[in-house]
Amino acid sequence: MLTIGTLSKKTGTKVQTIRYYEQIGLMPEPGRTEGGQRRYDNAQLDRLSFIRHSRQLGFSLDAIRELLDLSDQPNRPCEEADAIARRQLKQVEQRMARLKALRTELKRMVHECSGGRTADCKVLEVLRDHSECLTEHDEIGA
Amino acid sequence: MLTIGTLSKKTGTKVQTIRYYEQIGLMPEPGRTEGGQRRYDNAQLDRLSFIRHSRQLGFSLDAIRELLDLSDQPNRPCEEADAIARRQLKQVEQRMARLKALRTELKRMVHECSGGRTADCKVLEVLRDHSECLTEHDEIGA
DNA sequence: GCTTGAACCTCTAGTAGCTAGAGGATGTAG
DNA sequence: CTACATCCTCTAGCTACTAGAGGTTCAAGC
Repeated sequence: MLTIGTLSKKTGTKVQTIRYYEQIGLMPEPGRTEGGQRRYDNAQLDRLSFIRHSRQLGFSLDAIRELLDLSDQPNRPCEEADAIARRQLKQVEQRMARLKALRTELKRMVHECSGGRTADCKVLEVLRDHSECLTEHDEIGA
Repeated sequence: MLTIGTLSKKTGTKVQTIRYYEQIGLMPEPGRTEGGQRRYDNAQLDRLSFIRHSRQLGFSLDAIRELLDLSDQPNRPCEEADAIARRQLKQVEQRMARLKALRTELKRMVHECSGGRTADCKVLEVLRDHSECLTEHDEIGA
């Protein structure tokens, strides 16, 4: 029987976060002591590890919910899990492409700045005038 | 004199977002008609363009606030603006590095999945067992 | 058995950067 | 002068947590 603090240390998840996962139904309600404190077993430790690892790979909580559901049904075809992972891979690749464009633009800005007054600052100038951009970077967000 | 809708179209910013920027003090309070509707001038259009362009380059609203302040003081040395841009560049590079590691791991997962039952699914297996990972990917978040 | 203090509990509110909707007022074209 | 697109304010919601207040429980040491 593990306390929430032990689970926290073993998985590198903050205590509050574990309770949050329970609240949104990602973690099951654990048993309680007479005094009302949560006690976990190894199945729940595994589940939390799964969640954490998936988060580290960038999966959304919704995606993780799907993956956990699939994981609970061993006889279903694994295409769905595969599709979720592919979707995630695609997202990561899109984000990388966008960041690459941003990096190009930022590098250019920084390199052109010669360190005078803000009035002549290339950085600010580029930000003021989008038409100076060489790359497209239309989307906002990570 | 531009309505908020016109400003919205010209900058590709949602009307609600413009009002939000005003609320948090990033955009100045504009003039109003007798009936209370906002009316903007070209200086405000420029400011909003600056904000939007900076957002597209991934700057946080706080960073943009600093950049706008600097932009308003033409005689200060531009080192600060330069530093903000460099900081942003660094962040972008860090995020790229992390995404690269994620991509590697996701690719491996997806390629190893041979399409059987979920019980044998490589995707789920990898998620279950962190020790199978070849790459480090300790941080959560974009 | 009793005390102490770390760890637990619930609840609320805050973070970034918006976005959506309710319910009502205004402005302008025909 | 009417219709209706656009505007107004206000509140609440999104993701994925995180922090803190104020109070209770557990386990170890004496």
